[in-house]
Amino acid sequence: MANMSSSVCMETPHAHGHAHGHTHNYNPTPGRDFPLQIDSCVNPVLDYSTQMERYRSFATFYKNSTATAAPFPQTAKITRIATPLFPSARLSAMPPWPCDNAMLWGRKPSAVNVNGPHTHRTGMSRAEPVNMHMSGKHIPQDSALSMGADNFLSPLAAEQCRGLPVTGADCMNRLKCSPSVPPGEADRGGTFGGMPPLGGLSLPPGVIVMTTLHSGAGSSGVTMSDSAFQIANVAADCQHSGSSCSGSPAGLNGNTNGSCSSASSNGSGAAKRKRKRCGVCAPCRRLINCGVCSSCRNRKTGHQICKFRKCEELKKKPGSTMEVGFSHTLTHMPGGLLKWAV
DNA sequence: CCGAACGTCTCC
DNA sequence: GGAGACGTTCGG
Repeated sequence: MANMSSSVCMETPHAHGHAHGHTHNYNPTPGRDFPLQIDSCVNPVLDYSTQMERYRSFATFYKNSTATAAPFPQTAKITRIATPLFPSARLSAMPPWPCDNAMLWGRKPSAVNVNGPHTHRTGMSRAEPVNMHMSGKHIPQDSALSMGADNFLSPLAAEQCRGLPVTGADCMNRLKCSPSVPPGEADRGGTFGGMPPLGGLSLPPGVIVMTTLHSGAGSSGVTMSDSAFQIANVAADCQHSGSSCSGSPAGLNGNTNGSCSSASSNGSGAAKRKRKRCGVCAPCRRLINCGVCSSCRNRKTGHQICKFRKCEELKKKPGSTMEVGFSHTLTHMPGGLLKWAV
């Protein structure tokens, strides 16, 4: 299943629930059980509220479960907590764009190494729009329901985008509205302005269309999706930084910190430096803490991020990440496409 | 200064 | 290997 369909939400939550045997509490809402989840994207607030409600039901379930005589197995907890949150992402909790994106974007954009210290960009980093009006310090993660609609990366179509006032989050939408944005401006915004809309489907920022050179061997489609995000960010980074990393996936290491320095993970003295969240993996995009994992429960003493928000890259040992096996080449193609040559 | 979170160590 | 604790780093 190594295709990119997950990026455009071609699957209904309804079908998902039936096709895979496991049950969750997804109740298709009239008007939402649409062949394309684009429908739910048009009404992100409704979606978000629904999912938050479900999330809380899981928390309640957990409490009740632990209160009873039979302990709730950790694996079962994880399955129950993580899976229903992303009904469309049965693999590795990777939410398809853009449907679940609303509640998944990370907390502190500045702590994400997507763009690192490069501040000369006139636009904003991929995660920034979500938190534009959300200090994070003052909005408890578990009260994310208080987020306004502008905290969603509303995947409006180009026509819907046009004419809207451009607030923090809307800025990213505007970037996706290539017809009204000069290519140069879009590029400065941190995404691929030259990227044409895909048959009316607006792609999430950072998602690129890759040509078929990647066989998918050794990587699932989900991984490909994640890679796409990372590739895009690296490319954007190099684009605005003018550095010489030329989209080299070595920069995909969680250590990049927006730079293409080679001293990040070589086991020398610099290896002691803290790595940063990649900002693009599913856990990084998750917005809320689960509240029930050990990290959440031991927030005060543990000093650890929620397990479901722990960056996939940071879980790996430094140096064991993607610099190995990434001898590929990113090639800019006409029309803003990128070719992922192996 | 403070909160968040990564790294590392210890314990089980 | 996971949990927990704590030192440390980082950003606001």
